[in-house]
Formats: sequence, structure tokens, C-alpha cells
Amino acid sequence: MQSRIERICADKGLKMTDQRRIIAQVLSESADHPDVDKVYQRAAALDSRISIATVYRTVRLFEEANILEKHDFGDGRARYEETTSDHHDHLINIKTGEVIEFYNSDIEVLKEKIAKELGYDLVDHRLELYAMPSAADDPADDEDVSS
Amino acid sequence: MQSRIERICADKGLKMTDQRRIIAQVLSESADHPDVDKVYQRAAALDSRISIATVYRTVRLFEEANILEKHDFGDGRARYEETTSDHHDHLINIKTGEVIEFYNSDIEVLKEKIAKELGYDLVDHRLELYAMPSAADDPADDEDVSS
DNA sequence: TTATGTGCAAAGAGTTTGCCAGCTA
DNA sequence: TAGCTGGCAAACTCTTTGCACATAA
Repeated sequence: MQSRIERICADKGLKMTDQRRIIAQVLSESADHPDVDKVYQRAAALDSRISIATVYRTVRLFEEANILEKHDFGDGRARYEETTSDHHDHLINIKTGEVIEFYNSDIEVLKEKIAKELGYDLVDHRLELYAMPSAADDPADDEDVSS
Repeated sequence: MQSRIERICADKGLKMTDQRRIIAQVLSESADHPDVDKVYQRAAALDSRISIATVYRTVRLFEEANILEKHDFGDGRARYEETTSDHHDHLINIKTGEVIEFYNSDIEVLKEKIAKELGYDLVDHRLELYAMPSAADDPADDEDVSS
């Protein structure tokens, strides 16, 4: 069965190799925001004939084809997620590293407005909130709070 | 004459060497958001007995002492600015690379509110707007619009 | 068949660090 | 003087790339 991303690749006329298919599958199935090494590990688990160079080349290809979005959450390596039609921002749980997506329309409006006021047209933006679980909500600290 | 940063170092009891003094001076006088290499070049112009390793060590020292803030504007290298009491965000002119600081209280309020609603306490955040000069406002393109 | 993709290892960019000489306090 | 600091070059991490071979279309 084709993964979502594989289907998009086909639509865009990208040549599909086994490696790309595996990487597409891994990315389609990843709900988190994996870095290249994580993608590589997941891909290698499915098919060991994949090198990390290919993962780098493929995520770049997918990024350029607008299939993936590249993020940088400040830990020095790129992280990827599948491009979605709905825009969202990220809240990073600094205790667990978990990334939570959120959308807030007031923020969206404000971003545009601020750029305009400064005499600019907004092209892209990045809002990341780095936060700790609220003490009140999280008496038992370390569990995995998922979005 | 002591630079602003040198004074802070003295207050914090940091051992002051000629190199640190020069780097402190360069940073105090930098109104932009220089990367390490730029700091190094400016420092070396004042005193050639400075190595880039020292610049790296010193900016880290200053960062840990809360004298500098480290930013990452997505170009793969760290950029620094003196810590100020007033929080601000950044708009990056993608045409010139220039960084414009701005503050918007509505945004600040919203950030807190969003984190709270998700069950988190905001620790840090990052808002960057990547934008082009508005065509209408900017017939002559490249001048220096400072905040 | 032919343009393109892949693996491997080497190269790059940015940053950190071990070691010893040098300097601050 | 004691111990922290700086210069140099080597090392590290993440990412890109040259080359020869393999493969999709």
C-alpha cells in the first residue's frame, strides 16, 4: 500500500526508489517531529539498505517538493514533519522534548499586523513556546503527555 | 573607559583579561546581532592577539552569565545580542538579512495564555517574522530601516 | 539505455576541547 | 604564586558531496 507521501511523490513525478518509498513511509507514519537520525533509524529498521546520506538527500528533496517542513527547535539539528494544509505553531515541553502543535488565530492576525506596521510583507514566521508542564496539572512529573 | 558589559563582568567577579575586555567592548558597541565570526573580526581589528576559540569561549561565558542572548535565525550559526531588560521579538528582512526588533504586548499576553491553556508554564519563547519590505513602502529597496 | 539515485567515505561549516604556556588576582 | 585563561590544532556534530556502481522509467 502506498503511503500518503509516496502518493504525493507519484503525483509530482518523482522517481521512486525503494529507499525513497521506505523513507516516505516512515515520514507518513511519524506523528512526532523526527530529526534525520531518527528517520534514518526508523528507515533502517524496515530496510537496512539505506544510508544516512540518502536520508539527508531525500528529506531535502521532499522539503523542496513541499512535502515536508523543516524545523529547528534550537537543539542544533533539523527536524521534519509532513506539510499540512493547516498552519500551526509549536510548544516544546522542555522537560521531555515533546513537541505539541497548536493553532491560535489571534496570533496569526497579529503577526501579519505587526509586519505590516513595520512596513513589511510577512513571508514566513516561527513561533515556538518553550514551557514546563504546569505544577498544578502535573503532580507526578515525568509521564508522557501527548497532544 | 569600561564598556557596559565590562562593568557587568566586574560586578559578577569575572576575571578580566585583555581579550575579554576587547570582546566586551565589541559587543557593547554592536547594535546588530553579530555571529561569532563577526565578533571575532571586530575584536581582531582592535587587537590581533585574539583567537576565535576565545571568542567562542567568551560569548558562552557571557551567555551563561546572562550578559548575552544567543539567537538562531535559521542560518546555521548562533548570533548574539546584549541582554536587555525589555523583551522583544525579531523581524528578519529576508532581502538584506537585517534584523529588526519589535515589541507587541498583545503577543506577549497571548503567548502566556496559550501555554496556560495547554497546561504549561511558559519558560521561554521565540517569535520571528521573516518578511520582505512592502513594495509600496519601499521603492528604493536597500536602506537601513532601524528600530 | 540513459539520466538519476545510492553507498561510502571524505570534506565542510560551526563549535568545542585538551594541552601547555601565559596572565590575573 | 595558584589557578584560571588563551592559543593552537585536533576533535566533534550535523550536513553535504565526489565518485563509481546500481536502478527506475
